[in-house]
Amino acid sequence: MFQVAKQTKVFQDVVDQIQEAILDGRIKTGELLPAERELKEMFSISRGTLREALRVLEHKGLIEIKLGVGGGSMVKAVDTHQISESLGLLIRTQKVSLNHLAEFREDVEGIVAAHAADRHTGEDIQMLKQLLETAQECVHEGSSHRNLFIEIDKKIHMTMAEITCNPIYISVLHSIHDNIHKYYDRFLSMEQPEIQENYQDLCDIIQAIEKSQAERSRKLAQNHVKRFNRYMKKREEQETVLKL
Amino acid sequence: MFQVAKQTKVFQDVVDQIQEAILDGRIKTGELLPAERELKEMFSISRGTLREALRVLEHKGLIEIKLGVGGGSMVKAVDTHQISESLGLLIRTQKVSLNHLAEFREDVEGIVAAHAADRHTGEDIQMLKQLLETAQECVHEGSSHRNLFIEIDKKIHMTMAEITCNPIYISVLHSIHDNIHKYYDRFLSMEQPEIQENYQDLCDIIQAIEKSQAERSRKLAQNHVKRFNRYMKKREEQETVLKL
DNA sequence: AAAAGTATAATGGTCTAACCATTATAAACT
DNA sequence: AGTTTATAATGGTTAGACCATTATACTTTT
Repeated sequence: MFQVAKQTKVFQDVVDQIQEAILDGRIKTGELLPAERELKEMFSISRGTLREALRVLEHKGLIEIKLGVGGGSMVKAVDTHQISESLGLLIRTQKVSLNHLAEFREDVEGIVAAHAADRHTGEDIQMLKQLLETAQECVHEGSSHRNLFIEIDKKIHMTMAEITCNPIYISVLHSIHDNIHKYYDRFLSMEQPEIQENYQDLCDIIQAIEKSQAERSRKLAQNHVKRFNRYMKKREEQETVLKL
Repeated sequence: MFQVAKQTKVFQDVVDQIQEAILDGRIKTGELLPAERELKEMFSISRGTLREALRVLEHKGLIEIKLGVGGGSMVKAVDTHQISESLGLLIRTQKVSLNHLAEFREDVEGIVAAHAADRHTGEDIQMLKQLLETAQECVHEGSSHRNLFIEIDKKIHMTMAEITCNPIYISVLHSIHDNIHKYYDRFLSMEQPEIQENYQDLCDIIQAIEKSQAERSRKLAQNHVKRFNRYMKKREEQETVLKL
């Protein structure tokens, strides 16, 4: 019947007011909010309370606070950083296992590859092939370039996400990579043969995308990620055995 | 070569320390942090600085702050609220459109249905069929029960997510629903025929799941969501026309 | 004139110490 | 036994001061 009554907390009211001003476009990206000592007068509150509000806005990704002369609270363009962080927290706290994360990644990478097959431009393919070349160099250099190869691999996947033109995929894939990379150092063993295998995977995927074969791209991308996950599980099991 | 040097900001250090304590399980869900006046002594900082840190932790969804005797900062179970909020911000700042969200939902619901087809138990099917019965009643009652039908629809989808046994799908689907429901009120027109159509969709999906037809389940779920999205786009266009 | 160093002032960051507001619990009063 | 009232613990807020950082303007040196 009724709405929840107005927040009694002063700082929350300030958060809401500033947030609305930003979202309504009354303050634009790149602009500075008034200095704290001015703002506190405008709201008729103490500086401490104001700062609690600014902290929250900063954490929401709406403003960026800088020190010194010319510093202050600058309105920021919202990006996917908060989602990644929140998803990361959820994964660390909600008993999300490596298997859960790996499965999710297989599915998402598959979809991303399929959409990329449908929507790529010539430029996109060119960029992917350029990344492939760099990856190939790593293969020849052998296991010493393992970390570089992993980095290129990640870039190729992120590029495919960008080809989808859907920011949600970019953000979600970003979160997955952020969180799965924590496992790589512990579990991912990759020597020359594995790197070679993976390089071939990437070649096949990009070829399928270039030919606009959506379903084939999806399958290939899924299997590629599955291979990664198999490496990790194998290593995980080995560690378990060693502990016994 | 080197790591980024330690944070100079005191409050950030406090945020990190408390967060790690929570994530490591040194403080468990439901437990209370020491009172502010104690904590401030433990960290050797002022209360204002401590409170900035607590505000951030609260916004991260890690603690909940309550007033009065027996109140304080209680460690909370992280849920999907923060993700939904961040996604909501992205949508409001035009970084994500209804189309982006709709496409993502189609894909995710498809995957969820496919996994559900592979993993369901007898109990799962029973629960889904029970929800179907309630939905059927709404169909007969007609458009007056539109909101109830939408609610049941959501419950059926969430149940399928739970059948996957992968908490990531549950969280992601939750966030999608949270945000897409804001559009329903504005754009979703559903009269008896549409409700009837959607009810039939749900029957088909659940039947496919019961028969463990993963690929068919995926396609059906995708098309079901596509239908919802079509309704909304149609209504959106009508509104645009009216404005001219 | 150019470069380097230095002072200035604006801005956020932190501290101290007090008081206000809320609320569970215990005490006092029917 | 039930109701009311005081108590004290806790977060919420205020005020005013000082510290730390940094862009800018100024001064000095080369």
